[in-house]
Amino acid sequence: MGKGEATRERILEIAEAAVLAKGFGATSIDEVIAEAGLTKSGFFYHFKDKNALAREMLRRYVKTNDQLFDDIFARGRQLSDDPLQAFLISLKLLAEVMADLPNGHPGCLIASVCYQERLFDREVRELTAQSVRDWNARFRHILDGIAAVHSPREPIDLDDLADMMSCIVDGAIIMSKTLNDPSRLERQILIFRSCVKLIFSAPSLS
Amino acid sequence: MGKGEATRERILEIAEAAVLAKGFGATSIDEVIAEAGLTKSGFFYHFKDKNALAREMLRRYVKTNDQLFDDIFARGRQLSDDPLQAFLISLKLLAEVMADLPNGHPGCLIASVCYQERLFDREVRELTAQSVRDWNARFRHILDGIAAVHSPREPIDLDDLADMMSCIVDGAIIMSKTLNDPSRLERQILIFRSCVKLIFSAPSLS
DNA sequence: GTCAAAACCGTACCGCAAGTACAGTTTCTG
DNA sequence: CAGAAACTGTACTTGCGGTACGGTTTTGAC
Repeated sequence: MGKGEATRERILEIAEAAVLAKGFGATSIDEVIAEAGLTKSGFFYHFKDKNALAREMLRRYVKTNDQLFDDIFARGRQLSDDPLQAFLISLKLLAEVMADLPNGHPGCLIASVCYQERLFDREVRELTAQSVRDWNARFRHILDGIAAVHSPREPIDLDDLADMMSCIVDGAIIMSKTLNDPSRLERQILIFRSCVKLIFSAPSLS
Repeated sequence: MGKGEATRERILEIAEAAVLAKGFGATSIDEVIAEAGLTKSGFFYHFKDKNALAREMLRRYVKTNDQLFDDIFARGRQLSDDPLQAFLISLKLLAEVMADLPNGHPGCLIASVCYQERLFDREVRELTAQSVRDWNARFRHILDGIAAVHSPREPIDLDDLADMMSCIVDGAIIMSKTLNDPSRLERQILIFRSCVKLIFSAPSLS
């Protein structure tokens, strides 16, 4: 990693924390560069404007998250051959990871962008939309695998159930931040897990 | 309603739409007063600063929403004596109301504040937290009524299930805005409804 | 070691938005 | 008609995003 790349990473990390804490509009370039220890000229050498910063922040955020999900759902599949059990295990793991965050989840950048849309150009908004679609497709794929083995009670739309995952997480992050209670996120993931369990467990068993 | 009060209302309505569309920080007083047809002096006559505007916007928003929920859940109880059926009916009604919004849900002010917290003073943040607590208590109360008649399958924490309602709605609003697909909100409410139905319906029946 | 490119620094500047100050004017209401 | 409420107008301060541009240091390839 060259020196320039390292500086870019440092800027992105500082900016992400600031943006999640107080929003994109309220995050000044001045304070970011002060913390990063460089000048305004240095900043604009790396990012042509604030929108470029937002784009790179998003790319970084989505990539990190995708990796986390790859890991967690791969681990679930390792631990059980049954797709339902594997998913339930992964959700438990996810809940644990979220519970272990020292200061609670810092916030979802996609949600942050969502409530500041006019500040961003079309490319940034398309990036957020695509990442949400990717997430939904990921969960949908997992649910397909489950539904092939366990037929769901109640006629449930698997697309909607896949969407529900992201909705719960985003909503729970907001609640945990608003109430200053990090445990809400973990608990919401676990109750979603209970719902999945209920939906796909045969009524005759248990 | 005096003339001053009418002006305040007009400012609040314009500001709310702008804030939900592009965030609090990106909403300039200049554009609000331009749309409202008054001068800067006029604005500061009504609100001492932007924080005062935020406070009143929130109060207005929470009040409107509380009224909507009062109506919908009262209607549910009118239509069925069974608390579970009443709740399921109300959720259906809520989904319909959300589906009927012409341009989709404009956004949740509480979520908006959540992602811009440093911009607001403690009073504003406490207002959002209290309104979330009130909502959760409302749903918890409804669930208590249901659980008294129908014992839940699976050991489910009713506090968490009550929280889930707000989480789903907030999360679904974000998804519908990000994907520019208003129907997601309606569908998420309905799938939450299915989950509630599953949780409280006796395993022997159906 | 050389030399060019990469990675910055310094300074000066523009335009916009929040907010202050305060005097003056219109509009409503008793 | 008087006084309060609801504004208008002007001028100013501060902070931020962004531009322009010339100068300086650091780095890595040869």
